[in-house]
Amino acid sequence: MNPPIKPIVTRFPPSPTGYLHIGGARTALFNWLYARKTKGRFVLRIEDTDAARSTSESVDAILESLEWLGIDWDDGPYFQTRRYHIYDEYIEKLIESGHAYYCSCTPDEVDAMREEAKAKGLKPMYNGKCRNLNLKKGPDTVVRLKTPDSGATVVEDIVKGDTAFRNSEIDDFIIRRSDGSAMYNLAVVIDDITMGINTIIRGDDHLINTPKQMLIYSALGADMPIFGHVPMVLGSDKTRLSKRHGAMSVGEYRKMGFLPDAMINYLVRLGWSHGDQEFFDRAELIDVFDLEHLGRSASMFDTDKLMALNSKHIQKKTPEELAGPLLFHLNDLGIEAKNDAFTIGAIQTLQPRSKTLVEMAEGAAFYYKDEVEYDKTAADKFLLPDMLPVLEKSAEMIDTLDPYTHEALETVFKFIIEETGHKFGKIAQPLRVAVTGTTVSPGIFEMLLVLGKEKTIKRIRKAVRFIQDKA
RNA sequence: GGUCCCAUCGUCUAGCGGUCAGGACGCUGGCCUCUCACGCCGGAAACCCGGGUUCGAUUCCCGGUGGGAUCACCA
Repeated sequence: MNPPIKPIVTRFPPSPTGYLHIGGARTALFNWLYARKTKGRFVLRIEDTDAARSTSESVDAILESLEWLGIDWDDGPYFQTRRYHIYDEYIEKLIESGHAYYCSCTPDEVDAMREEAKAKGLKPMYNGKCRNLNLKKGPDTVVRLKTPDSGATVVEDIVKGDTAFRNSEIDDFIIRRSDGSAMYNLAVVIDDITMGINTIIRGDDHLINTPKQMLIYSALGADMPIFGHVPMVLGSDKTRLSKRHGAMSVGEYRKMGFLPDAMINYLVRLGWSHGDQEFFDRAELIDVFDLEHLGRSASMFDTDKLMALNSKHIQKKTPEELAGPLLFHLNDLGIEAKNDAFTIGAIQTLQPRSKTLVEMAEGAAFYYKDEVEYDKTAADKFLLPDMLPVLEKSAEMIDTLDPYTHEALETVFKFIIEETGHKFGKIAQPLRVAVTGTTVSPGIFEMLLVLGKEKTIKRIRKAVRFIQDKA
């Protein structure tokens, strides 16, 4: 008889002390992907026990970023500050069972112990003074876990392998402060136990306190979860990612015009691999993600590669999928655009040449402007008197087109080329400047088509007047 | 400093004893071309060092070096 297979339950536990940053997003992603892949559950828990640094604005920002990334949770968000009574319950159990004890040493006394140990060349630790005093709860007592002083605790880490820590290195750490609130290690373990978390993937900055947490699991007789510690994401100077490395919150990347799918694709490849494959869409990722191919070494965040991936994702999307996000960025440029056929057409012409949505919005701006503004250098170079016949003739001929199609436009310019003797290469740039104001844009025909007959003629005629006025 | 982790092109990585060490980004030569891109073809570019183990090490073991993390009544 096969035992029932337990569903995988993972979690993401950010502390709301700032925005969701790249590293956090990546661990959230790993946990989420693994839960989705195994048809398990993904729990969101807010670790807000640090009253001084936690803010509700941060909570909102983190939730918003997760939603934007499309990382959804099945359970939560739970808030640790609302669970103190649960921690108390377990702390009492620990005291009753002799695994924890009250300690009346003051912070100053403990500092002195550390200094003393350091002076002797030992690791600064609490010396266990109150360990066997059997103290009762007092006004300023903390609760400490009675940790074994011999043997070793080994973390069977699925990414780092077995890692052993001597128990003599671990002192009787505090699990409840003198103000009665639970400490981090205790709260985390109790939460993970009570929420049924059985798979913990987190940054390897947590590897070192994992043995402490394991000691709590043991003292409680609870099942040990599976641990996997993924390496940190570093900045370009190979130090831990921080403000000075430029943008690090996922909100900023959204503003810079990145697609959530590209973000996810990039993040997952930073420390995980699937052979040589670089491009993944969401469904595919869920399908092929695994824990076996998580990397063991730290990696640097590379915006160029993110950019390249973003441009590929932009190309793979349908214009309809891009319209909503693009409108957001057009709006940032002060352009009022609608999700209509005109915008869809504009997107189609810009899709292959935009690395970000910001670029796309900037490139699309000319479509929406009432008046074309000429770039000085472009106008000086291309809006010249010898182009007057070409521009006048094209405006005149386009005016007669019905229907206004790609083929019709081609015919017009084929005629003008023959008539004037100019090569298309000679007239394309002046035309482009007339219509967009700049020398860079989508292909002439597709662009004129999207712009529409009326606007096209109007802009060409404006260029004609511009050249005449200049002369 | 103690403890722990890590080490393949500049960067992200594949590799799981025998490979011309593969891919991607970036860089670069060319093609395509109405601009910019896309796309296509080509190039330069890596196994940190020293010992072992082995017929044979990028791969396994040890040491060194380098980088990172962590040492709270923070999380």
